[in-house]
Amino acid sequence: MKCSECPVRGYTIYRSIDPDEWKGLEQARSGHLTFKRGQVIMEDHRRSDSVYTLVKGWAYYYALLADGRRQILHFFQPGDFMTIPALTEDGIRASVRCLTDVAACRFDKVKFRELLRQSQKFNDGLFEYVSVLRRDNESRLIELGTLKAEERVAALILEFVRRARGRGESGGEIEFPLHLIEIAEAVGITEIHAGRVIRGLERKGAITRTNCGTLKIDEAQLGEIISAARPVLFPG
Amino acid sequence: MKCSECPVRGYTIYRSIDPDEWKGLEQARSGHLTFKRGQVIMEDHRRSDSVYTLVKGWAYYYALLADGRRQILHFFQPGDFMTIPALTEDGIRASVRCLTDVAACRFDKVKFRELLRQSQKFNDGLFEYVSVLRRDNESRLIELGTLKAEERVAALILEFVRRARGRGESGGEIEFPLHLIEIAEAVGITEIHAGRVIRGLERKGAITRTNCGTLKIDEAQLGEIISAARPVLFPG
DNA sequence: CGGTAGGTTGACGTCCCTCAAGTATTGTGG
DNA sequence: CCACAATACTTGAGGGACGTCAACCTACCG
Repeated sequence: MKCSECPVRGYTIYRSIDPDEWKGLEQARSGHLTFKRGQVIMEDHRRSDSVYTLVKGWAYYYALLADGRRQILHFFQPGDFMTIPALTEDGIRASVRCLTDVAACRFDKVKFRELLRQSQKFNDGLFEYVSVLRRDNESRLIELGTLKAEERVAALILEFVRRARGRGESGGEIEFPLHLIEIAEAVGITEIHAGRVIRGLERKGAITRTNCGTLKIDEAQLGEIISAARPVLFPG
Repeated sequence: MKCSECPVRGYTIYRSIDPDEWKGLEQARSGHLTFKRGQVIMEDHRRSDSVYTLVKGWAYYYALLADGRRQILHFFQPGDFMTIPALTEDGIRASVRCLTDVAACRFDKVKFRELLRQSQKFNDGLFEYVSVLRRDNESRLIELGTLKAEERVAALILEFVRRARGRGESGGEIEFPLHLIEIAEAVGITEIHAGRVIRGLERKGAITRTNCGTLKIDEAQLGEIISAARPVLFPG
């Protein structure tokens, strides 16, 4: 398939490149791959020879500690660029793993960088994406530093609502393929406590789980829960 | 004073610009200011018309919550660029405050951006600095998500040791102007608990406080404390 | 039908917070 | 130089949030 006809091209970091630049992108492309849920796409994103765009499904970016615990740093959704230090090589050792079955586009890292260097619009797209990640990181840092478990989980869910809205979806009912363990590893609690928190939110009526990975959201109630952090996390 | 003769020029994001570009930088400069300890340099870095380089002293970048609590996101040291979203305008509402008496260089944001757009090396310097901040953010996210209070404090101190080494200092004894409240707000605990943790480290002999804002470090012992997180936070 | 992965619940322990009272240490005006 | 206040730090007691361990339940898949 042509990159210029890709269903997620409008959400990628290369969405606004010039029409004649699509060809170079297709030449840098080294495969259209699928992965199963739970599969690891990259073991150490700094050492990968490839860079990836997520086409379908969800994935997450996480760090592994010596004692086996993990910290999830970011969730990827279709259109997201999954190889963050594609330019700089620096950063921590972190891996990318599939939350659902995934389709992804793989590019050669060297050729991809070459394109970046040649295209101003491409470069701007990457810079904007890195800025979004930085903003997201800072918000998560504030959440982990100041909020309690229930508030952090509420903030995590509301972040997904925001992103669903950004893709033109409703927000009242969102796709939510996370299991308890991924919620736990994202907000820094144990799986069991994550279960208690989710169940607590459910009993309050703030969320409703359906059996197929979707979540009905009472946005007002979730907003109430994180009201202490609201002015900073969702600036006007 | 000329920017090209500034004592901290070697640590700034514009350290590798071409000799003829220093003049433009000086034209963008709108003042060499001093601030007292505790003073706020910027209330909302997104809305500031100026950008700042820290010349002398320490400062920190923090977010304020609705209930009055604060989360410190980053500590600035001489040479650091203190206005992170100088290009993008996005991000959360965060402020910059002086940890010690401070000397800083102020530039006009619009002119500064103009320089950025014109100079490839300047742009590279900013990109590298943003990457370092992203890396730092990710490390802190992992720390807050997975480590206990004592481990987080140890990691914070070791980060300062690392940065002191980067500036060519010894590392065995570092400048450390943080009070308990800033330690607390950086690692997400209360001031009182921060006091207990620091005192605990002192009793173990891992650190020794002197009365004038310096700290003697037993690096091996601090390293032992955060050994669970070592492989990921300090990649080989 | 049994196996496995994911989720739920309870009891109990640890880590950290809260409140309150106290002790240095620093700063300030006389 | 001292008196006094303000700031920073210390310590203890009690409670709440979250972790740990173990048992159990449920849904799914071969």
